[in-house]
Amino acid sequence: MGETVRWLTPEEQHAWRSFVRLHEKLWGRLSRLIQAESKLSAADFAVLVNLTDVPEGRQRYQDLARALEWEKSRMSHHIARMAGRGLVVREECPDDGRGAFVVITEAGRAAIEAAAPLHVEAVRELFLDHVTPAELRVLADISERVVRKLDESVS
Amino acid sequence: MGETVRWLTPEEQHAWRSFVRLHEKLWGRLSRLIQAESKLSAADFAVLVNLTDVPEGRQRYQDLARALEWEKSRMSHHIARMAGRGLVVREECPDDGRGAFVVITEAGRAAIEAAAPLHVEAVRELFLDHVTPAELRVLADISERVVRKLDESVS
DNA sequence: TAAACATGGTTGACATCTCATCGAACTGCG
DNA sequence: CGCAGTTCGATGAGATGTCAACCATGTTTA
Repeated sequence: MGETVRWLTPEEQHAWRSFVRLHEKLWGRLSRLIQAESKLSAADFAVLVNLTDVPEGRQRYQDLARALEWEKSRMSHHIARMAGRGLVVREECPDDGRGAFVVITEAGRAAIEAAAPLHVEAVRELFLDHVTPAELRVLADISERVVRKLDESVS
Repeated sequence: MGETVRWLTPEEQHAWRSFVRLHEKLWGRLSRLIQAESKLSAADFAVLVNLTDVPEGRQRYQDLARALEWEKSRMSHHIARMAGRGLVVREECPDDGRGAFVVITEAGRAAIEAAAPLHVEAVRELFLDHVTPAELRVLADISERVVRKLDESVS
């Protein structure tokens, strides 16, 4: 109690508000587009993208959860559903009896490859087309730095 | 069919990926923090912020939905729940027999005022502290421009 | 080695969101 | 007026996400 709050300056206030609105609108629009035009939800898409980035398309639940900033239970439920649709399989981990891998299947790769062009087009139309290369560099810098900080303070 | 896709350049690819990861991590973290420390979910918070921005804390469902990029049914469900907790009330619209207003209550204002310092502190620690004023200006510019474009293309 | 603790993932109950559909009220046009 | 089309919000069913246990395995410590 009695803590003094470091309130936001008008500039900070303004920037943060704008950024939040960008977030709300851009992600709302984008995930509805993806969902409507492919048979993947935004969540499916995020999982599959992560798996294609990783050797053999195989990753531990834990690591995937950390990368996406998901609860482990959400991961568990979601992977079970995706496995049911044949997009991924669950695989036991020989080194650690508790652990398990998520592995992307051929169908999973096919699904994301089918969705990709659409997704790219949407990203362009909704976002990239309205941003200059210089701005994009600034944005990338900010993003990397903040993500690094967030990862450090795993708390 | 046969459409050629404008794929992303490596720079675009990189920037977009970083931005997406920022989104995933920052919002994941932030909404868990808000939820944990106040009795408001991120969704509640967004609604209340919008209502405090608007004259008399009163806004049409439709307008609120548009501002947050929510489905109208989500709005309906969510407002019903918030009304149940006394944060807002539903009010008939005299001009349009179908329509209705959402109005923030005293309890709603109290709730968001209680949550605000905490939220501000989190926003600082997780984001603002790692971004320079110049970068912040660029970010605000980008955000405003893209939001404007998104609003124009209501499709 | 055995007891305590930590970790990785699962489960079930419940909250929340989406989708399709509805009914009531407005709008436009013959 | 009278009908067709549209808009606003509500509703219910099913998909998805969260929270709080839980179990099985690993790890530490005495």
